[in-house]
Amino acid sequence: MPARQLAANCAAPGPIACRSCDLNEVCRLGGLIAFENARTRHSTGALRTVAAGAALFRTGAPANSLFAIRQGMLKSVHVNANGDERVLAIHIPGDVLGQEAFGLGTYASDAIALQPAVCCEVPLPFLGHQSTRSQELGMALVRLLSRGSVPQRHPGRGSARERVTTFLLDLAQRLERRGFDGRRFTLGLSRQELADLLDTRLETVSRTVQRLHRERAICVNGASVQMLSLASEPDSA
Amino acid sequence: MPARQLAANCAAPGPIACRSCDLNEVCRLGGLIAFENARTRHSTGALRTVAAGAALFRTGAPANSLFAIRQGMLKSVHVNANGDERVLAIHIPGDVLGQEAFGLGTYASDAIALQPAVCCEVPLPFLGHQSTRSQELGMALVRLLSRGSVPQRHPGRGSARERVTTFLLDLAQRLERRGFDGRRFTLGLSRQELADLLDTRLETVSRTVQRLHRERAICVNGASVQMLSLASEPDSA
DNA sequence: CGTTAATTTGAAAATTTTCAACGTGCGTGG
DNA sequence: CCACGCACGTTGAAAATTTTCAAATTAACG
Repeated sequence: MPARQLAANCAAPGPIACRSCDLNEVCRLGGLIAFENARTRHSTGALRTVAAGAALFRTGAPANSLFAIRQGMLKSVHVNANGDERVLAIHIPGDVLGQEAFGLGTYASDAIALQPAVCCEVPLPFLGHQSTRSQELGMALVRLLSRGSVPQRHPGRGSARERVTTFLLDLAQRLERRGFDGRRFTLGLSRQELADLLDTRLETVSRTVQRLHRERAICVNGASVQMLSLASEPDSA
Repeated sequence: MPARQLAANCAAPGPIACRSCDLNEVCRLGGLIAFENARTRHSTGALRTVAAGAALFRTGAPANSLFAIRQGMLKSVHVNANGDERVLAIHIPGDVLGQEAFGLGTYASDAIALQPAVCCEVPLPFLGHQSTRSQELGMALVRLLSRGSVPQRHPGRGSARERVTTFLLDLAQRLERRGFDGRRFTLGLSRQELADLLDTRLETVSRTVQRLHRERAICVNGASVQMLSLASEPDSA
């Protein structure tokens, strides 16, 4: 088995625990999680498997479902008329995708699996129907969507070095919050995709990553990353 | 009267029509708009006046209300520990602010008026109460928040020139959608703020803007901008 | 193993940043 | 009323960073 695939499991060693998922509350109030324990992680919702490189959904497609990532990582991308893609964000287990569905009726970006991924699919009609019954579900939905509209700073800010460190620190932090190891993980992204996300060139990303490696701030081996002494640097350096 | 203030009126010549506001549906279903016509634009909701440079709300403050901009422009900013600010976005009449309120309970950024502004304030408890009565209001709220969670590309992408043109074209388009003149408007932002938003330096912004002026793509006079032949340039140039 | 894709590295070109100076408009106070 | 200071914008030139183009190296996969 190739080293990269193996390492990929560091980021998603198994299905995320439902309790760490952003959709948890909505699922529960909607009556979707019948049972889950440490031994048997079942979901009563529909599961959808996505092969690496395949799309969970595409821009403009009728949006009928909300998704939560159960396993694997996905990227949100815009593909412009010329065919080149712009990575908007990457998503880890526990993240919710397709939140724009309610307002737009169609998805607003492509969601592409970076590794073999498994997503929980919650049909919108189901949510609509359930929320007529449960006042609480409606409010949970509002809270979920509200959290999604927090004005964010884009990772593509500052010097190339700042962009890379900010990205890595952010990813590490997010993984930790989901119960994964934030100090040792695998980048599901190629240098090109990373460059795209950070709004720079793949050569620049490569150089910057290598430099951080030389400085022993991180330990990189292809896609696998180990955080050693990486600290955010707001202005200095 | 200084020229800049005068020109500022181009962007917000008067209160926006409620029908062009993102909050319109929610207001209506909540029973807030008793009457509005071309002659008398009244709102039954509470109005809040914000002086230029003053804050509508601050990061971390308890979030009790949702706001819609009625007149004037505001910026969302993050202020870091060092005290320097990062402009996240600018908002024009009809935009809704404070959507993160439901999920977080506190505001996630500072909202600062760029000009004297008037905002409609809708208390969250009111919305909560009303939505227990109206199924429709709850759904409208979900749709509003859903539209706010569309994955966006940041304006600070590509070359300095692309950033400036993208920003101007986007702003023009948004103004048009709200019923204002997108071909002639006033930048509520200083060069510094613009540089901050576009993730570059004020000198670079100044040079780029002047260059577009020389090329007759736009006609700039301080803060007032007239779009002449500005077109988006995805890759070339 | 050999072939192909991905990554790393080098060096010149281009862009952006930095540092500094200059100009303008506006309010203040002589 | 006018000089002055101040904030803001513009402009210039050197320094720094990033991009580009090219080649070399490494990893992936049949």
